[in-house]
Amino acid sequence: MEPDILELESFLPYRLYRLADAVSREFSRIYRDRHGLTRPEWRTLSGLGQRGTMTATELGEQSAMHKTKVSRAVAELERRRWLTRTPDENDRRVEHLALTKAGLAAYREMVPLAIAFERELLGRLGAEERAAIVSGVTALEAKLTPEQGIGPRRASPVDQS
Amino acid sequence: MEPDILELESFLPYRLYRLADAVSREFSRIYRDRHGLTRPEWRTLSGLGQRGTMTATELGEQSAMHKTKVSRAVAELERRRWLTRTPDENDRRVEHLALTKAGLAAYREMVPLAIAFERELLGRLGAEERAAIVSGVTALEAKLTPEQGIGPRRASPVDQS
DNA sequence: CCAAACTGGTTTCATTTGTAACCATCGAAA
DNA sequence: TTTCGATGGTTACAAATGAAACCAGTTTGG
Repeated sequence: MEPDILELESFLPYRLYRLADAVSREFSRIYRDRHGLTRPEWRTLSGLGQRGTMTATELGEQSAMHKTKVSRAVAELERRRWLTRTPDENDRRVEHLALTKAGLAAYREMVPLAIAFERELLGRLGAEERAAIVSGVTALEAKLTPEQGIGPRRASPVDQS
Repeated sequence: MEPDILELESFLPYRLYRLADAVSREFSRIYRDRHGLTRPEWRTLSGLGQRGTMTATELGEQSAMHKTKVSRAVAELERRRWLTRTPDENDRRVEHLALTKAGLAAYREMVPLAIAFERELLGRLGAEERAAIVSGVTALEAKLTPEQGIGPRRASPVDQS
């Protein structure tokens, strides 16, 4: 009953990874070609654009990045003068990050491109397929506990690419 | 109508990537803890175990790896004496790769673990959710052209089940 | 009040990765 | 044949990544 070979092409972890990698690679052109951003930098920009102000830790939680990635991405965006740090009043370890005008401009420029990308991607599918991928991903996300790398988490850092 | 912010948590490329990364990271424990394999090494082992004999190029196509990754993975597995290279009779650029007894043993040991992992993962879902993720992934795979990093270059559409 | 444990964030170092250049061989065309 | 462009595969080098050590500031328990 147990097969003694594994069909890689049908193996969900592999398929999922390959799919995500292909999609992400394709999408990355939008921020890489345009501004030479890395994925962590894009996520940082996107997170701050979305929420306005966040600390590095919050950024890491929201966008599933390891703190070192956040740190480096923030440093780079600061170097570009796309964001500024404001020390917290009460806790001097914490810095509140926010986009500058230039950062916000870049963000605003990219949002429609990102949305168009997603729309185009989903547009290749039929309505049922679209529903399937979305609900399937949602279901699986829900089953992955924080310890397994997804979902909000308080203690103990997660690592993601 | 066009929102001027992007909700990262709902953005499919991000969700897909995060999900795949979490799953893959979890799964990687199986081959990493057990034998200290990297992902490219695991894929190489898996590909050869599945098909018996392949060239480096074929390996790269089957398991969606860049040729440098294949090259390095093959070199490492050869160093472990888990695979051997046999020069092609007609084309001296080509080498046919195959697992040794030791390589095959490691492969055979890991296949049930991989299958159990997948089963457990899908087992967390209900039947409908399971169907949704599988058919959703299948649908999206089918829409990604080879140039975008997925899909058979020659024929034989991506597998289901 | 003070030491220990903890937390936000950065840095160091080794490993992994991607890009491009490279070597050898092959195949087609002149 | 000779030449030239493709192809299989490896290597060199730079950039990205992860783990762990680290620094500074904060909290907690005695």
